[in-house]
Amino acid sequence: MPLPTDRLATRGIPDATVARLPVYHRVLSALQEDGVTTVSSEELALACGVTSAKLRKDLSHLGSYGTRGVGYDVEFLSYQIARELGITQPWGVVLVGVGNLGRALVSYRGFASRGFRIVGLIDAHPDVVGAQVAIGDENHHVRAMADLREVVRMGNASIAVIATPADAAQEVCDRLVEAGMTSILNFAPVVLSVPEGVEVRKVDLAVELQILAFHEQRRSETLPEVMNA
Amino acid sequence: MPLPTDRLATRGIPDATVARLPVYHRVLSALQEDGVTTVSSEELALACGVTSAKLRKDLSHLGSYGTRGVGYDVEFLSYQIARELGITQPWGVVLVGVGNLGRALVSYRGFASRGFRIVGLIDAHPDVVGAQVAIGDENHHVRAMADLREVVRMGNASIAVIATPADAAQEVCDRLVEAGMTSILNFAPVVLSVPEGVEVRKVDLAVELQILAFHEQRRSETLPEVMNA
DNA sequence: TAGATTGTTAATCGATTAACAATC
DNA sequence: TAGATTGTTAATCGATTAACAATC
Repeated sequence: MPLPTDRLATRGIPDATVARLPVYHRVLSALQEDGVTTVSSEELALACGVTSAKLRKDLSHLGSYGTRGVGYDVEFLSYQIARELGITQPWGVVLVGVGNLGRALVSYRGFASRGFRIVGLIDAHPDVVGAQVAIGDENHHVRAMADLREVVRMGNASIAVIATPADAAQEVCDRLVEAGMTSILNFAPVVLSVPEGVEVRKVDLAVELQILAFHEQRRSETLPEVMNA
Repeated sequence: MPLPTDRLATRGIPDATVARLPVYHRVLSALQEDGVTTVSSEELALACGVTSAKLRKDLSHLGSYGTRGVGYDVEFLSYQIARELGITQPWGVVLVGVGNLGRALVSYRGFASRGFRIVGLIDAHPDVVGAQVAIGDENHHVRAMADLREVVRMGNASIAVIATPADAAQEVCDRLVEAGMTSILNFAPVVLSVPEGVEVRKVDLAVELQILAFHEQRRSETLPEVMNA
């Protein structure tokens, strides 16, 4: 039997494409707010910082949502991407670690506007447990690790964010997995080990700076050489 | 003339490798603190969350720093990676936008330990300008946008971090470029446009959550189907 | 010498790109 | 119909992987 080439097999959207869909979605939302109704791949690509060929290729994995000779309907395409990403319904998020970073994340308005709702705050430190924290216009109070299961259940959370110090992260991660979490975003600078079926994504603030520093170093090494030549 | 295959041409390290070097470096630092002196590619790869083949391939771009039959000297390899990344000397960083996220970044200890020193804080808001903020054991005060050039010069900064709201980011970015910055880390959810020769990297907290949500959606769609079959 | 582990090779895989036929 | 722009094709490029000869 040859490889399946039917439409359903196409559901496997390349990782590189998935990583760009949120960017397209945000730019489309912004265009929609500005009252723009139609956009060409050329215009949209420019605003998203990609080439139009890449954009069209990416969108082709979702379906044929454009009109030749015209472009894309902003509202329609925005909805189709949101549907593909699964953010037409808000996702409940539990945040573990209510320190500086945790509080910054709580007050970050970009979450709510992109389909996420923080439904619980957890911290291991007795001084922090019980503290009132404003999430949007609601007041939440910080719960203890022991309350994790209940917080997850009550808030119907399916995504967790770890914003603890590095040395606590693996322990917290284990508890989250026990409590049934299968999607974890990790801000602690450690590689977490999780069982099959659980996905961890890592955001490392220092790594990004290090990559910048590397390229900066290369620029300052090679540019003067060119000038000497 | 054929393509150059000498050692100097090898200086072009693949982007994918560069992005992993900081991870290797951090894990090596941790091993060093634990008193581990030698490590095999198999062990190191496990701790870094990659395969040993990928690790060895990555390291091969830097040079031959291992010993066949033995492994890698932790301290030596750590130093070689640090040198390659350009973090044997600390880099001066200017932070623009001292709101919730900005303050969280200031108090993030991972920067100092990975070769970065915040040498200046800038904010556009008059209420914030002049405020005292502790960076490590020094007290800095927040300066106005107008002082940018001076802050950059005094601190010898070559990397800037934008932690402002989205609508201010492009304006701030333009000012940074004017002031001579060529490396910018952007936390604002907008695509910044910069002239040739300036590099912007973007960290988007919501994008990572959206990718998690997408995969989570796929898991909850496909797993039940398997169970029904 | 025998066992272990690197550094490199070559095959495979996935992502990007440019060009253009299809079609509004 | 003529002009514009999509969706797709095929070529190219870069990254990953597995296997193993080199060598400690």
